[in-house]
Amino acid sequence: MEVFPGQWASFDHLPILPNNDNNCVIDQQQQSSQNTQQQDAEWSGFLRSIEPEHAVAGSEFELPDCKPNGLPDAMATPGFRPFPMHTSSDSSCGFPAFSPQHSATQSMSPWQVSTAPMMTYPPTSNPDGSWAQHQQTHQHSFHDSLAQGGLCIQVPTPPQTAALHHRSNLDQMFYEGPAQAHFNEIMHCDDEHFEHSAMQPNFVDDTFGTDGDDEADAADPCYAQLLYRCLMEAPEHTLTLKELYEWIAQHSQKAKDPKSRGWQNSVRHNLSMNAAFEKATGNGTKKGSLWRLTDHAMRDGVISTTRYRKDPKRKHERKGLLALKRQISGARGGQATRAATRRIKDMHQARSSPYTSAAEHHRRHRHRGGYDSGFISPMSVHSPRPNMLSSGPASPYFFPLEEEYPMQHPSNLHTPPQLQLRYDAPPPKSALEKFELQHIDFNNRGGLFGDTDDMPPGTPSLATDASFMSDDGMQSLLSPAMSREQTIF
DNA sequence: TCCAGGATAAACACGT
DNA sequence: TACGTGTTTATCCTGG
Repeated sequence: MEVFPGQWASFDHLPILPNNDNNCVIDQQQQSSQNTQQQDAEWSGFLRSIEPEHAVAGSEFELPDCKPNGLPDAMATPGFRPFPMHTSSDSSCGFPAFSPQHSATQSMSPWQVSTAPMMTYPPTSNPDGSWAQHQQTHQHSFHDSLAQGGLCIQVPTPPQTAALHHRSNLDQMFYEGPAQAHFNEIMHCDDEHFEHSAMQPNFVDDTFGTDGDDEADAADPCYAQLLYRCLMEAPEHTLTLKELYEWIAQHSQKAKDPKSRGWQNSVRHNLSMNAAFEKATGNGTKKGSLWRLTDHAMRDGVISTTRYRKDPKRKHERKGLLALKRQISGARGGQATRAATRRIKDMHQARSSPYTSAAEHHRRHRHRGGYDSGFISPMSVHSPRPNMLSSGPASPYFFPLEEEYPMQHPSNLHTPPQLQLRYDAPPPKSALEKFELQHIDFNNRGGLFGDTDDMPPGTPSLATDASFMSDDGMQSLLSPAMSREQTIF
């Protein structure tokens, strides 16, 4: 496990400490010298991983802040947990200070433990939230801690880099569990750029925001990771969209140009498309604009937004008419975008080819198959030939009519008739209402799109991949071969 | 060269 | 009407 200065790191599997039933002295009669050497090597490696400068045989090393894994029940809430900050020089902090006095020839334990006040295990908390301290021998409590769950250690920040750090609420919180390691990965996703990375916790880089900082740009984490980190720090892992904007503007290079709104679009895109994030509703005035980290994400971290995953928990949101309308509108927007892009290409093509008009170019390509072989924009105003039908659907959203795409077609066989829709023109409002009333059975187990248990793999539907993820009935279809992307959650 | 991941642009509907 | 928000799709770029 790699750890970094200023970071809390959880060590669930620390090297074995010397036997200390009574004290911290190695019983040489019970342990072979080989074992001792192995322990020494393990501890040297461990120390080197958290403090290279002091991981030298014979040198003094003091573990700064450490605590047993496991928390008082009162603090055992998911996500961040309050944890008192201490300095390594504060002997009353309740954490053990280790002084490895290593000697290969020493018959006594290289690990001498002082007798400062120390927290018991399991730890208990005072009413004011502080950690209860008890006068106990270090070695007993510390060793028990190791036996029962390892330690969490704050790696010391070297003086030369300490100035680059400032303290935020992250320092007042402690996130524990498997996600901690992932969180650390996120925070330091690129080791090579760590020193200049905005992902470094509480990192303040004096080059931040300067022009031409290519290295910082290169280390700028992706939106999903930024959002993840932002929400991890947030109270209840929930923030408004505006707060997310502000945080990213502060902590990322992506919002270099405050006038540009493109990055905000990307933020919204990521929030919508990544299953690690969910809308938080029912929060009074902020309703509708709150975003929250899902439990899955808190536990397992965040993965690529391009996987277009959606948490099945959001299914209920998509069951509403509003969600359906949004989905349809989004699809139409996307398709219109595609048509617009093609028009632009057509224009360029027309300009470059004096003999071929854009319309003719489109007609030629329409019959050739391939990328834009058949799509007819749902928005007729965007389509050069709105009434021309194609040889095959380019989008799962749009299906040919039966006369052109008979039921014998393998895909059509599995497509419920009510889903064989096509927009040659934008459906009038009345048509949309009709569609909603007549074709959506919200009581069906399959959700919005009917009982999907009857729909075998590969069946096109009005739903996108993201919507598949929101559909219980489609969960069975989430094999790699059946979905464009696999859902990990 | 191909593919996956990430970023970005664009479009749309809805709400305020 | 303007703007913010949420959703979706397409495309470009980059690195493996």
